[in-house]
Amino acid sequence: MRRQEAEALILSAAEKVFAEAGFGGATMQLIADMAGLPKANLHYYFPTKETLYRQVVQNIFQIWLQAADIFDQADGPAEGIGAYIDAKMEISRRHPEGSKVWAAEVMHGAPVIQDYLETTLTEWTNGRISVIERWISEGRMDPIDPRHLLYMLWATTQHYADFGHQIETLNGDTALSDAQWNAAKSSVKGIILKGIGAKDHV
Amino acid sequence: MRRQEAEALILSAAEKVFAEAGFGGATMQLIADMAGLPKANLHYYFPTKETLYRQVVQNIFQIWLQAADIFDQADGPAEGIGAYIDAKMEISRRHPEGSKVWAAEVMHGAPVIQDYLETTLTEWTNGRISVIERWISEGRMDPIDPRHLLYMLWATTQHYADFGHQIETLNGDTALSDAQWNAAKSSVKGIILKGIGAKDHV
DNA sequence: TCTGAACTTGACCATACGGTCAGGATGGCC
DNA sequence: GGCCATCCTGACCGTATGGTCAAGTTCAGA
Repeated sequence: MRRQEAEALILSAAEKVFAEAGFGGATMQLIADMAGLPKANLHYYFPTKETLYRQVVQNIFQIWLQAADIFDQADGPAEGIGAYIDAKMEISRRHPEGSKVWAAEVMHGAPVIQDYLETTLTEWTNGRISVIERWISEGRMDPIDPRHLLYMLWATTQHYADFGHQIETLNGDTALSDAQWNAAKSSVKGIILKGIGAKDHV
Repeated sequence: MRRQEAEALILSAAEKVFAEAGFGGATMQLIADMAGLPKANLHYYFPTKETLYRQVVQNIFQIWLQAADIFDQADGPAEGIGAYIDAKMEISRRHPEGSKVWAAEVMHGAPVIQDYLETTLTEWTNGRISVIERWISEGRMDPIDPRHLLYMLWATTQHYADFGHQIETLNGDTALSDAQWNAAKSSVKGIILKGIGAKDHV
């Protein structure tokens, strides 16, 4: 097996196990079993449990950042924020494990990715705040505090991944259907875009 | 020390440690140190780690349910949902540890409190859905899918506890001030209440 | 075919953890 | 004071875990 394949296999297994059990609850043996490899092999590619975990979290952060580019390419708040919500909802649907690992990491005080929060995330956030402030000054949306708007976007979209189990339970122990995911998306978009008074066509 | 005092002391310490380290990462020794008691004493009051954890989660759920009563006592959506947001934001501020433990528990598939999700939470949710549907039929708010509105309320308010560390980092490594908490509350309330077209005075 | 670097793995080790227990302290009550 | 139930705790134990290692296996390239 090539190095790349092996690492991808292990990372995928690790993401699942870390998401389900947390860093402390996850064991290298569990990850090894899920990847179908002997435990010692994991340590060949990733020297320590923490190395492996760090890599998992970094991968998630990358996906997360990519989706965020949509924000800038947009012409106005309805389009930009709408597309951003769609993108983040799609990530919540396709990569719920990653979202959970990220959430757990932050909840525990970000011991591993604190530097990312202080550099990349801070810069990205400030950039987006500028965009929102411009939209506001152009009268294309209400004068909302951009920070709290961003928090709301993160919270609502990631909730569908992080609290997916609760949502499924309340949905009669059934995963959301395509139609229900669409309903979720349009509910979130509808409420937020109306709530901030987004006007793309002034 | 009375039984009640000792248990309260241990539960408080346990809540903190479970929130910071997760169930798997928490150790009885850590909890004991934080409570200022020898480890063996913890096992006198709580036979196993899981017993202790279960008790912590149940306590959180109780607080959570109490705050939810506000919903019904209200006259209309703006008042009811507004008060509910205030109450949940206040819990996020005062009991961030509890919120984190709850979030982690749900993220890991609710191994300990699944029965609560299926009984109490389901009933509470259905009750609130009825209230919201009544408000809609009375024309006091837009025809929103009540479920997704509830998810949005939970997500946005709990985000300030669960992702408090991230928010503090983006706030220049400073805890939110009173003014900032008020800004957060009114931002959330403003966007959501406008977003659902809440009209208490038709 | 030979060589060596990359890869694989069963067996092993030190440690840390949840949990036990026996013996002792405490304090209310007669 | 004497008795008893409750409470407290240092020392201990079995186990599971992260990590190591030495002995292989594989395979590309000379």
